[in-house]
Amino acid sequence: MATGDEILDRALALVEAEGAEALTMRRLAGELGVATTTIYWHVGNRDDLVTAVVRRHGEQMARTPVNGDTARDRVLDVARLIWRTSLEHREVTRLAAAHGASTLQARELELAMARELQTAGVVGTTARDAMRAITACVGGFLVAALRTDQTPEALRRTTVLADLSADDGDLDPTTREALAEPADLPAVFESTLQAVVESIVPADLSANAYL
Amino acid sequence: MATGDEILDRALALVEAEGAEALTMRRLAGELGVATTTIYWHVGNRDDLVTAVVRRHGEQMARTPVNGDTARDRVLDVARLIWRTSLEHREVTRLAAAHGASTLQARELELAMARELQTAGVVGTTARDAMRAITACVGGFLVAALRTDQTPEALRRTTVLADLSADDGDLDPTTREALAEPADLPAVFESTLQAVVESIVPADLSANAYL
DNA sequence: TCTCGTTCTTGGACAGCGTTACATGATCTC
DNA sequence: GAGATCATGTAACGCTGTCCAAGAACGAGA
Repeated sequence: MATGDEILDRALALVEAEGAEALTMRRLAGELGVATTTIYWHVGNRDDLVTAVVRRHGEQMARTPVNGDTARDRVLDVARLIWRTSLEHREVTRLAAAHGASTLQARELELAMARELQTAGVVGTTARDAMRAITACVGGFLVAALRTDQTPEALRRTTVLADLSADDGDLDPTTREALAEPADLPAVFESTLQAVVESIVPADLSANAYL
Repeated sequence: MATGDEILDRALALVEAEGAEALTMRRLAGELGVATTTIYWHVGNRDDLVTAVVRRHGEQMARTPVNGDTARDRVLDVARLIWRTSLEHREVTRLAAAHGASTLQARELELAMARELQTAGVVGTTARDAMRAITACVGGFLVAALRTDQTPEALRRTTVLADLSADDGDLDPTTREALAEPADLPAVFESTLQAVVESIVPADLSANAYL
């Protein structure tokens, strides 16, 4: 009756619809009209369940084609793809993050990045380190972005820093004011990403005035 | 008998000694030789408890002085400080991350960064965006670093990617091999951080050959 | 057709979690 | 000494993941 695939599909739908916290064994079982133990039989542990859900989602995520003319642009595009799709499916992303399985979510996409790095001439341990750097940054910005929409007002970065900087006479008033307002995170992400990728895959030097 | 401060101290010690998961209301109460409700009376919610613990730890964290000759070096040093102390107290960091309170943990240090950025001539919204960029990167690398030492073997990035890339004929064999081995994360962090800070606070141009 | 063995499902329990209503004791103030 | 405030304890509620033992479905062999 309830195959493993059906369970995973339902679990994924549940997470997307009602958030990562809604994925409990009992809730999912109720959704399927089945006893909780059935899930254990088909999928296993809750850890196993989450892992499988994230992996399945990751496979679906990697369907989008990569754009860009130069290899460098294509590396950038893969990073943007991870960023964008992770935000579009933020509940799954949150689930993966809480489970320490973000790598699994972006599995195929990270591999796509390795391929693009290769055509850009970056291979071996350099490619691995480049991938780590880029994905770490993307992950960091994702954490920041996802944190914002569920942190209570009092713990927000803006209020936390506003409170603190108010007492600080050394700080420029315009800076103090700016710290109390949220940043345009996508824009900051874009420029930071550019800087990081630039340091790994320099832009075509022929377009550069120095030479 | 049990003041709020004592409770927080004990909670912090518990987290550092036995991990973020050990911080349960009952466990902490037992540690203090007191009923769980006492904690509620003094500190409040579990959310309140965690928040207070992280904040307290953040204050202790900010005691370290900042080094560096140029303003740019000092910005770099604050970032390294966040990185290093967060890793030294990784259980608290993990607790803060799970609670979405990482900002709170690095509260004072982020403010220190804002001051250093100011002496480097970066103020206002530019300073805010710079801070966001740097802290997002530091946070991303921290997540990556902390993930490694508690993710089960099967979910590690190395194995996950090794499995996947094995089937990929397009990929250079040296790259495939490199992906199966862990990166030197501190080194990758350092070079990425340099690139990000460089894009915000350029190195002193007088030391540059172009001019 | 009856039966055996495997596959699948179930109900009910256990221990742990955060949280709360309520009762009790201690301490201080008038 | 009476009353109010502070501090702590008892016992429960509802939720979580997990597991055990028992039963139901089903396919194949006698």
